[in-house]
Amino acid sequence: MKQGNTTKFRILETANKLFYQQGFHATSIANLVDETGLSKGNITYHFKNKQEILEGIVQKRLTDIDETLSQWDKEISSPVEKLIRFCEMLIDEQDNLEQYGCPMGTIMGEFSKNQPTLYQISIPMFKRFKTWLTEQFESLNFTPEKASENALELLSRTQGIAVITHVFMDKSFLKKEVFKLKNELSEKYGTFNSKLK
Amino acid sequence: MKQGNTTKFRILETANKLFYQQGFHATSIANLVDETGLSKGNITYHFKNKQEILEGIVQKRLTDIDETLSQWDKEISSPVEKLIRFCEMLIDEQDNLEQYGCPMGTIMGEFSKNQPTLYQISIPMFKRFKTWLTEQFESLNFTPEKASENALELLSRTQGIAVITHVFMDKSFLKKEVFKLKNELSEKYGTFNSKLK
DNA sequence: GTCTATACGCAGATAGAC
DNA sequence: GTCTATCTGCGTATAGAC
Repeated sequence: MKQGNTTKFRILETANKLFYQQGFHATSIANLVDETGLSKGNITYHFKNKQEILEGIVQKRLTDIDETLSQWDKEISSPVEKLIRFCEMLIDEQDNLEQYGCPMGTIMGEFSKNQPTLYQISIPMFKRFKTWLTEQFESLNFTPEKASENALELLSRTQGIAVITHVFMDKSFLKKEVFKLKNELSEKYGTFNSKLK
Repeated sequence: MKQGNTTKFRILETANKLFYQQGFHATSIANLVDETGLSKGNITYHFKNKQEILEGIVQKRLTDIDETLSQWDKEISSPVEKLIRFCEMLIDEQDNLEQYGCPMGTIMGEFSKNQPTLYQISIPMFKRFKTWLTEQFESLNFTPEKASENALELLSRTQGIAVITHVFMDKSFLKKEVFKLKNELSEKYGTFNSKLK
């Protein structure tokens, strides 16, 4: 499935980057032509329209997310530590978040209002995280309903941090908030090891 | 300054609504023509381009925000209660937030990436709230730095709630989170009256 | 598979009559 | 101030040659 160097894959990678950095609407096929060096015709040979490119990107992102999450599942046993690892993702991505916002949040914002189809395509990215976070809270003995609520709340917290960091272009805010959020998690749900980090 | 029924004002109101509900890029001049019943030429007579319309809208929103905030200043004396009133704005707007997201957050998301000029125009809306919230925390005897940090954190929380509510189209999440947020504020900073609400 | 060339529609902006 | 008509550029999508 992973065709590292095929033309199709190159287009997908480039589009993924540009859609994130410039937005979906603001990125034209011409931009993809410039960035890939391919011809316009070649691109439409591989994807019949822009929506198909987006679908390919979402597929790619979904497998990336799945890989990341199962990697964390492998490396980390404690649910609390997993939640904390999730928060640390913001730190890992702080430069991108500051400049371009959350890759999921910003693309959803573009589609949710006026592109129901594209919106539907993008929803699963959010759901992946929601589901995984819910699992962690269930491991902490919350009821399914409460676990799901906590998962959404944590997602909400990180989305808020991403928005403010991006709007005010202020990375230091992100660092402070993630630090506080991690402490809050470890205080609330145990594991004081991570409090000292 | 407030020309209630002039053509210019009508255009502004319509554009404000459509930009919010559909997004700036997705709204065409033709849409404004349909919605206002005016001619294309008439619209461009009052605003020479789309950007000018946006500038007008932001001005309108800024005065609206100012009015709301000074209204709250008049009605409410306790800083904590003011913070709580701010959170309750989410409840007041729950239907819109669910359907269209935060009016500031979503429009900023559209501009921050690829429209530096429009981004600059929109920033003051966020700043208004940040400044006002900071004032409240200063009244609670926080240092200016800490007050500003708390203000951003509260803004961040509400933005996160708005994003998740919109993405998952889930108003009940908003209600739960605002309830918790209000309690958190009153517990942290006093005023247990509001805890009972 | 990859390219060039072209068609088509739409949005934004302009000109000019009333 | 308001309208109709037109121009121009751009973005997507298509057709066809190599």
